[in-house]
Amino acid sequence: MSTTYSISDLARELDITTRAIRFYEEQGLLAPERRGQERIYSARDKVSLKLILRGKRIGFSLAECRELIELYDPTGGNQIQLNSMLAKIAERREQLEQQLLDIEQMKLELDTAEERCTQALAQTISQAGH
Amino acid sequence: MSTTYSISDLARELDITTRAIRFYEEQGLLAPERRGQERIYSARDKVSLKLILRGKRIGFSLAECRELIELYDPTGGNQIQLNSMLAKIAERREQLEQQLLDIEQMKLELDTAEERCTQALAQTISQAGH
DNA sequence: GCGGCCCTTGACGTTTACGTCAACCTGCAA
DNA sequence: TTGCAGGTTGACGTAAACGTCAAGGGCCGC
Repeated sequence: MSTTYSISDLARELDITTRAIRFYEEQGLLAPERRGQERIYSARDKVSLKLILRGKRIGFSLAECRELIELYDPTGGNQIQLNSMLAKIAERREQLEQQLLDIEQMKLELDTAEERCTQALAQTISQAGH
Repeated sequence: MSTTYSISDLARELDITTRAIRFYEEQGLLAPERRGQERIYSARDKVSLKLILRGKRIGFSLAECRELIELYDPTGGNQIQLNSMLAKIAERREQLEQQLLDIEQMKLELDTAEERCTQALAQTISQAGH
């Protein structure tokens, strides 16, 4: 037997609402087991959820996150599907590279912004001294 | 005299719609000059627009982008405001660091996904060979 | 002076990603 | 047995970020 989770277990642990979790399932990002009506989440579901949250942090849409999750198991893939999966992977990689560039640029701008702020602050303080 | 742009100039060059540009202004991210009714964009406006697009690529909201743009000139800042600006800068920096971690993790997952795909593909092809 | 092109301001529609009830079942402790 | 904590579906509301008309003004070449 393996570890399972209730929906509120995951909600607490990952700091999201149960509504969000159900919504992700509605959108096809999750497919937990059921015990009667009740949802039973596996460790793999939890991994998927973490992937979703990670994706969201870097601006991925839920549709993109779903693709990523689907890439997670290439079972039942015919040749065409597998090739399209590889293409999607390459696409995502390019996107990530672009994001790295964007983040580096943002950091530089934060540097100059900080510099100006500290200078303006020094000015303010020296004037207050007079 | 300096270089200026019409709204459609910028729309073409940055590959966005004029509607989007007007919306950003409506949200306080831009404040172009006017010649009568007509909007006249400066080089600085263009920089702001690029910053917006960069921000969006890494998942920033327009509100966050606006903050970044506001950080761009600390003029008219009293001491309290300047300190709050420095705090915001630090906050954004943390966010960027987290995103870097997330991107690295994503890359790793793409690696394993690709590996599985190519293996599944090899399987498919070898079976087709028989 | 008229059609075409670019600009403007509304105003309403749409998609995404949930929030927020309502109404109901269900096991279990008091 | 009752009442509560935690689960369910369903329906409607909402914020963000624009898209999509509609209606009109300004200039320009023919």
